[in-house]
Amino acid sequence: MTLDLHGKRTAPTLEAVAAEAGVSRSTVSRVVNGSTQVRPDVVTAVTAAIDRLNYIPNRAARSLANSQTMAIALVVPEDTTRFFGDPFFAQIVQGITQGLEDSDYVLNLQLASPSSPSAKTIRYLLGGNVDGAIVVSHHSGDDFFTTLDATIPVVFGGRPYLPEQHINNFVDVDNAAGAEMGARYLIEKGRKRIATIDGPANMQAALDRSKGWGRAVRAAGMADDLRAQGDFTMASGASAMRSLLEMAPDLDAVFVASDLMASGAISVLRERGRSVPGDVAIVGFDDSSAATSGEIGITTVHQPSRQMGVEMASMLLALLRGEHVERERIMPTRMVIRDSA
Amino acid sequence: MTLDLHGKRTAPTLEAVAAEAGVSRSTVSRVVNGSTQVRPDVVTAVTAAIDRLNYIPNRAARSLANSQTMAIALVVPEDTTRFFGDPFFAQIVQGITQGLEDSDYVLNLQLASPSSPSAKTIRYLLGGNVDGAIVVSHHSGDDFFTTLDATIPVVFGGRPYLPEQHINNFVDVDNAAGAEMGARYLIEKGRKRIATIDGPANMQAALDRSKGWGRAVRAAGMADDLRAQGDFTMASGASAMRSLLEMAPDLDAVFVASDLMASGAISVLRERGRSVPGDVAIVGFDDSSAATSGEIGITTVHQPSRQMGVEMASMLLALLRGEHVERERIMPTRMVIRDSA
DNA sequence: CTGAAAGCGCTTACAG
DNA sequence: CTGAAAGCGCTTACAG
Repeated sequence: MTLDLHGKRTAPTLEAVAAEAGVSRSTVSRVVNGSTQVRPDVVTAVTAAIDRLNYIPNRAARSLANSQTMAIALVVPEDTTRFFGDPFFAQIVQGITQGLEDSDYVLNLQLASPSSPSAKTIRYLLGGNVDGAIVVSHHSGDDFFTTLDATIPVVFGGRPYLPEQHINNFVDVDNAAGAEMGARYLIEKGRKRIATIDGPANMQAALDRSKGWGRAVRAAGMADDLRAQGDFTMASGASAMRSLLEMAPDLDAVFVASDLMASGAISVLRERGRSVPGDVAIVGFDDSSAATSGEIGITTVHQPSRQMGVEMASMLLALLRGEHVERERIMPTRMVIRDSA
Repeated sequence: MTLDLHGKRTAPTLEAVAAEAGVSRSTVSRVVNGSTQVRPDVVTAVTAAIDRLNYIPNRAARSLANSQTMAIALVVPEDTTRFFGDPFFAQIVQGITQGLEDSDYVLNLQLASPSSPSAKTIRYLLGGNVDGAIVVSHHSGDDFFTTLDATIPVVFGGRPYLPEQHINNFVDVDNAAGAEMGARYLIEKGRKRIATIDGPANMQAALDRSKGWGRAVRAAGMADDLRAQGDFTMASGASAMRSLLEMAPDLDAVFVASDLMASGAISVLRERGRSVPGDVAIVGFDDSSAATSGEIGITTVHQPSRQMGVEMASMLLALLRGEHVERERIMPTRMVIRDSA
């Protein structure tokens, strides 16, 4: 850290390194960028100068010169409470971080409001601050992401709820098939009156899971009218369970579209003196830590959340390299049997 | 979005807006930056041109010209699991976000490893990508933050564990006093054998809370040797409780340095058939959602986490404005009585 | 109130 | 393998 005439901190520039090493700026730039076209002893000399001066390239200058920021935005259109409240996100973030680890990109998290991003966030994403974006938890009614997608490469975590005609990249599981498997598991266990707790209707994954449940119960000749609406929070799972109990006191099973909602549902059931799985069997979705942190382990449809994060990162990295990638990457689900069903 | 000769996307520049509006780049720059020195009708014309072209200033160019990035880093030296696992962080982030809302700054979250940030993170923070930083959950043995502090304004969430001589800004509560209050509450309830579960020894807050507990029990003429080490995770709270039970089967109260650890401790107690608070009373710290999400509400020492986030943001903003700010801002704690003690 | 011009710190053809 | 020079898209004294 050197001081300028006015005593303010001044970071060393390429120029300074060049002077220190006795070469041109071009040469310093080449060694900084790992060019192989530089004489080994010059590389050594420049590297030494860089170390001596503690030089770190100015990223703004670099970005301006080659229009690359080496930053990726993770956009999550959810408020802080839900983002932190659902362990599902933790796993996704962990995966993305891991997938970016060996790259030169840094991850910038942008929490946006669920309805649509703030003007600030929009300017940030469109103003050349990031080279690409990963959007997790997309809700319908937000066409900003269509614009974003037209501006920089973006990959979605979960099939986005967007007009059909628009093409975008995403990583997902087959939510309908997964849900169908979950519901069928309940059927095979001999349950006769199977309800479901849906996720928010403006999310594709929620819709698909609901559809899968419906398919399974209808195939078994049961009614598909026992549904209550949640929003993927624990509290919503609890209140959905309450209305379900009111609608159909005789229900003996519920397929719940997320583990977090399932844990809310279970606590209501116990409050009401219904045993789980004795009186009511519960199957969740996600296999997040919410499935194992309660009193009773939740039987659930596992999706490989961490791995999905890794895939999102690798897909975006490929896009950024200009490679051709498959538009969608669908990961497998499987049943994880615990105590609730 | 316009296309250049090669069909690549090309964002409109200041230059283009100037041409469209029939003025100079200087003038466009002035209206973009809200200068009052521009004739009203010119402002109107330029604004119209901006809208027509959908112009968004290139941030790299802007940063390079005035060496301001309008970005702030939130550095959390914790792995993803702990960051997402402890609701305390959610509140802090919420507060910081709120505190930054009306500013022009965006928040970039950087998860760093607890030991010391990766080379990538370091380059990011030092490479002129952010104007300032907020560091939450600082551990000792990491002198990088001293360097960082010398480079850009930083405020710490919680008094950092750094060499005395180094001056830094932070927002905190009086952890020792808070813990003392918590332990004293137990004493006043008539408890005779009071243990504690500490946080990690490389964090200042953990040390201070431990100290506060010690002060209270010694003042009551009790031994201050009943302590077990945790690391602020739920699992560590559980295992600390197990060793405590082994050390002193006759203990009748525990002051736990965080609610999350307290919930781990409580589950062990119940497993072992000890009633809470009947057999063993528990007082936690934080008053995070971990205190209310379990079977039994945790009596705890409340710290205003969200508000602390707000204060961190406002302190940093003041620093960024070049204003003089008090070095430390200490927030109040208070007892919140629930069921566990 | 407005414009011409220099400069921010890099990268990258182009020559040699 | 290396350097001189132009250019990336802004801001900001300086003149007028």
